[in-house]
Amino acid sequence: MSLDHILLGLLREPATGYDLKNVFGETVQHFWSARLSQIYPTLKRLEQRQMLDSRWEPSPKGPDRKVYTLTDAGRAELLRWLRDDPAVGTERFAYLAQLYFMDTIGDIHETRAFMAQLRDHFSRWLAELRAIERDIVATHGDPERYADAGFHQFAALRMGIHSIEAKVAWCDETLAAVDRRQASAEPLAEAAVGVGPAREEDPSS
Amino acid sequence: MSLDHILLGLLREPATGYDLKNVFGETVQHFWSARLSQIYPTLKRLEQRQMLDSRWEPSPKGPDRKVYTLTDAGRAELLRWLRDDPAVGTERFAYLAQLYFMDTIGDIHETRAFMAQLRDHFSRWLAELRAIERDIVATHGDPERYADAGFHQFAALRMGIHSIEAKVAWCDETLAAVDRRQASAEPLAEAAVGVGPAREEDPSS
DNA sequence: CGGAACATGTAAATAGTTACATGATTAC
DNA sequence: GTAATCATGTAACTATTTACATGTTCCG
Repeated sequence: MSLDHILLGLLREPATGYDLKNVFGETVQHFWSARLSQIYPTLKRLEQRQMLDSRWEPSPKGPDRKVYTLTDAGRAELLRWLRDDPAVGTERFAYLAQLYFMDTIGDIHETRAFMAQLRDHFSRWLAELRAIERDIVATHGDPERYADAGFHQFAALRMGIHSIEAKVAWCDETLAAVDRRQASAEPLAEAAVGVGPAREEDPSS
Repeated sequence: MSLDHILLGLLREPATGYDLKNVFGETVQHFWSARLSQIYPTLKRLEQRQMLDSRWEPSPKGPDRKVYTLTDAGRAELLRWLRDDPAVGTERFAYLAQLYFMDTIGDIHETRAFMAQLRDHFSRWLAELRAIERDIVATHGDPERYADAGFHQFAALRMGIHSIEAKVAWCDETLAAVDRRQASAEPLAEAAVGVGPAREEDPSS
């Protein structure tokens, strides 16, 4: 049911399905995602339930646009959802499940590569969020003085930054543990080759 | 598709649907959840696809148990999934969506209550994960020396701890910002009543 | 004999993804 | 003309939740 409420929230300003898709590609993307093929039927259903009204408008570029507007019933439903208890406990981390069972592969090098890929992903994501934060502060100044909407949106962004920083730190901790594990498991191999660098790590690349 | 793979991973040891449900109530619960009514049909489907075998066994207590075992095809599918790229980018935070739109309510006190409830939730959850960590270390000793399965499972647990610590810190940061916001918005009200405590906070309860 | 824990499931509704299908306008 | 962006949608499949439905064994 959550996409319903996110669309109601986004429709404080009238918009089309296509507009909303673009919002998902910007601000909202760090806590929710949705495809156009889910957005269109959801808007239609919300209109059938009288949460939304729609009208067709000519587009400055491209075909006609179907513009949706929040009704009083829609606004009431949005407020009801906002006053619900925080919707926690539904988080799912498929990559953690992969890591959890990864000993089945029986090769710690694959675990290392997996964690390095995860770290890379989180670290890019963190850079994106920090760039968004910088832009907001550069444009709107001290967050302490934002209007209500800005204050709440900034707080949501900060959660992303805190949370992903923690994940990068966790990747580093785990990579270090993997490396110590490899170091203590492979000294025989290295002793056998002599004083040269270990083959697996290829320090030149 | 992910519950399929999590069940395959869990079925390194033969088990029944009911057994697996109990595992979800323990170790796996901090990165995935599943109901019995989803587990039973999923096991049946995996058996139809020859990923699992099953046999009926008498139970020491209660009705007969349907025990599932991983087949070679199941093991192969598990390994294929484990070697996939990390499954990232599917995270969804419904409570962040609520916060993001919460200015619509137009009362910062409700935001404060919401954040306090979130903090309480995360802080309990963190205490649980830390208790699990303590138990593991008390029972099995230095994590650096765990066998492969223990090492991977411990790493997954550490991510939960890092991640929820960050969320508690974020709640505190946000609560502090809300309080500063209230303090600067309400000095008039307090001045008007005199030197008594503010009515909204009710310090006695 | 009643309730808790053990044990298995189905049905209906809701939610989400992937693939398919169409067409307009603009910039190159 | 052709590719990109704008714009709307459907169909089929996959995933998940909620509610329903049944029966056993043990403990007090």
